[in-house]
Amino acid sequence: MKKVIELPEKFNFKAATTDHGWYMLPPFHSNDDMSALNRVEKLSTGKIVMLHIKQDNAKLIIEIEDKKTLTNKESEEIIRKISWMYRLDEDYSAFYKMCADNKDMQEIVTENRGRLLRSPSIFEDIVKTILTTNTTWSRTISMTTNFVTLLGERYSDDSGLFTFPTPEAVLKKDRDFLNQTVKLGYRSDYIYELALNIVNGVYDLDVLKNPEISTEDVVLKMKKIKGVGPYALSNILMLLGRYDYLPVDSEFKKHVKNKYFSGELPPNAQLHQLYKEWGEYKFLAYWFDR
DNA sequence: GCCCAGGGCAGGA
DNA sequence: TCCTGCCATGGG
Repeated sequence: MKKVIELPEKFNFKAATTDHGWYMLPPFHSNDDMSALNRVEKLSTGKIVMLHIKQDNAKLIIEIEDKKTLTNKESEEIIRKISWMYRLDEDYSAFYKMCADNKDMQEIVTENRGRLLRSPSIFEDIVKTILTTNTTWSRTISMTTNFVTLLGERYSDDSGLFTFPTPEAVLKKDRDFLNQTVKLGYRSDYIYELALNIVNGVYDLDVLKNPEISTEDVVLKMKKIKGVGPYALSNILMLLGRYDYLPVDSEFKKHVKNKYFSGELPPNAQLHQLYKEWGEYKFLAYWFDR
């Protein structure tokens, strides 16, 4: 089955897919030439589908592998999720205007960059963000792969591909399993508690997709999640389309130390003042400055 | 064995 | 608000 989504005027599939590292984390997977992004996805009806996403001029083409036909509701859910993943509703014109005035940011405008791939659900994006903290990227990949393989649902009997686990699936195992078998280390408690609070209705995360909610409200909610500190907060806000907080982590410090401070790192307060001329777009300014 | 990795938490000034 | 010790895993 095939579905088509009309794209905004400015859209660069390869950049939108690969400008952020999420495409390397399962259940995302891709061909070597990056012509398509693939993903196993569980729909709210319980049906599990394989999605192949690619661009054809002004359209996004979705090939859906499925044993049975999809209902209209299921098709709509797929379109809604993919539109969210590629931020098709986001307006980059103000950011592009600022880039046009900056000689180092010209190619952001000419190449239609700025979109950073995100997951269909906030739960998945928060889990993945927590799995990037205090570790290396290669460990993030292996922790995510373990998490998806050991707790997700298999696409088909002969497939090595899985869905991203639901919070309910996390709660079916204990913290020891997350710690020692999935090898999440001390992050296992954070992720278990996150899943628990979602299932118990303490956190209702997907309402935060609503751009009408103020960033301050989102910040207050995110700070309540154990395992989410300043760096993770900034990354989650970015994933929600809010770019005013900088991700001040070791990588950020390494970058600005070399580029702006000739090897001598200033105090923390000063680091948070960087890129402030970019206003609501500080995160993107830093991201594409690297 | 030791050190560190795209941090965060609790405790204490 | 800022600083310190500690957290648990695997790779160099």
